[in-house]
Amino acid sequence: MERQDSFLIFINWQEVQLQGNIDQYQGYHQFDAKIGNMNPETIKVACSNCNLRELCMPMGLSLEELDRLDDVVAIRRKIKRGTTLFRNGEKFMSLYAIRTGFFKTCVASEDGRDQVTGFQMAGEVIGLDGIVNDHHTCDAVALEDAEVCVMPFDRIEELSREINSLQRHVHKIMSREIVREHGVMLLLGSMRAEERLATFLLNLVQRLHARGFSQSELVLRMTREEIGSFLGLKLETVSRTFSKFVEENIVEVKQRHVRILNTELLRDIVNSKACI
Amino acid sequence: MERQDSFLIFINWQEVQLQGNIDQYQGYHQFDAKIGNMNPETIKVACSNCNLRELCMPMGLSLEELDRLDDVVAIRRKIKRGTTLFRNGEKFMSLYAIRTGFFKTCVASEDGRDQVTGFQMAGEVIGLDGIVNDHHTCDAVALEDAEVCVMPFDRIEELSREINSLQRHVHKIMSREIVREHGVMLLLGSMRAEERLATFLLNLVQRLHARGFSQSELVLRMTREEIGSFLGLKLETVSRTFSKFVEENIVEVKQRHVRILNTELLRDIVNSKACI
DNA sequence: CGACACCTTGAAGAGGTTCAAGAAATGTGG
DNA sequence: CCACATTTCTTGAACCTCTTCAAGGTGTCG
Repeated sequence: MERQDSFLIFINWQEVQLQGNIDQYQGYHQFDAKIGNMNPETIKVACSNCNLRELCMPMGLSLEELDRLDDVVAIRRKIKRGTTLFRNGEKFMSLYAIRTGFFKTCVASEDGRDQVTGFQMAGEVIGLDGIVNDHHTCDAVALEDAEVCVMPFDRIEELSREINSLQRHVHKIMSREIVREHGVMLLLGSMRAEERLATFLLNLVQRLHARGFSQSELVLRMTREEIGSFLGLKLETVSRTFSKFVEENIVEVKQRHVRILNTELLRDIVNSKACI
Repeated sequence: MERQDSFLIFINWQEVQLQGNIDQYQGYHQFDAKIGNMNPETIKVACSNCNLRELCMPMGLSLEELDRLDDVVAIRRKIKRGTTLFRNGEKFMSLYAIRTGFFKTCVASEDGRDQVTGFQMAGEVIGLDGIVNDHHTCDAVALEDAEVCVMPFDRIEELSREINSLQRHVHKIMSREIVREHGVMLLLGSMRAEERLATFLLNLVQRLHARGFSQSELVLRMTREEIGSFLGLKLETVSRTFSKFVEENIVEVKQRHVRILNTELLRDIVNSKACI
């Protein structure tokens, strides 16, 4: 399998542009084999020839700038399924660009309440919560074996002082997260169970599609309980709502395998308030 | 009334430090008179002698850096109650530091659903949502006559390339907003009505206290409906929950005037899950 | 193959919403 | 400055959605 630098992906909450051939990016783990294993835990790598570069790094860099970017991503780190990349309270040092795998982030209140604040996949950046107080305020848990690029934040700041497009990019990543969370607040604050689950499925499949996966099929990496936590519902309600969608021939569900049979109907459910 | 630069306020979601005397900052509008009115709409000003500087700008700047900072805040702008500072879809140009007044920000979905995403007061910065797509994705509405410092974002980026502490500050402001929204997601996703309202009141009064207002008394600048939208409740539920708090002698409520009689009980309500 | 985690489904119950009516405050114009 | 219109707030009663509790089923992994 060859790496092709011809594919460019711009990820947007609302809008997805696909250019070039990304068919070869179809599995989460296939890159790992190519890296070799000088060190089982951490591997020195370069952004400049990474297929995901266009997802997590700014475009239009000069060769010289790209070269300097390679210094930012000092190392990679592998995270086994079920373990944490970082944890609430830990010192903040780096942002992490997900290379492979799937994460959830969750916050907890003092009294043990738990809230999944998001699910993150390849090309997305996590750790932004740690900047403000120099320690992380949420947990990042790998929902499958994963690999991340470790980007020490002081290096990012240093370099983004010199490379304007990197600076702008960092700002955009943070702003995008703010806007994403606005969307979640809208969901949690005003939607009913079916609308929440429909929104969730459409969002997941859209992001997966932007990464070369199917528009209609997906494998959930999280449990019903984790979905429920994210959507502000109990796991039973999530399960029941899935069943209802199945009955209405909107989706097929076999455990964590979901096939969307009717995207339009899902969209209608999300926008149901408009009909009233 | 003299301006005193001796008061320093660090605002934190969890933690508030107060240093020095801030008693003189007791009214929203009192500064206006001093500015004069060369122009009713926009007034040229300087950060370097602004009382709110420590709230919205980084600390420990040299005199020369402070001087350059004055160039960032090109102008001020007054916003009449009920009008918008910016609106969903408008081109993003600037961040705004609130000088006086009180705002709400809200997002709307295509189908006309509405969600208040936050309430902002003096010293807080709004507009961060606009960075990612170069246009705003929410409305900012003044809930009382307000004045903001307009900070053109390209100027901020330019200057934060040269002043490290400003760069760090901008990052912190964005990260703080992300963490704040995590808290709101926790609230919306896992709390019951009483817990939500209690959390809301404690948060408001804490922020007001950090600005020199009472620890126990506050005037709500928003309607029950706006509170409800923010908390994911209907206005009737907000009203009923207020009434319940009154019955239990936790607060006194006269329309928008609220006096907290028992902060501990409010805290207990928030942490009620711990008792189970 | 058995233990464990995860998922589904049912029935009862609680919390919040909806609809409705009236009261209180606020703003407006004469 | 008062009267009227409008907005905002409160409260009640019926209803509905989601939760809770419970039991059984399915899948997975050592």
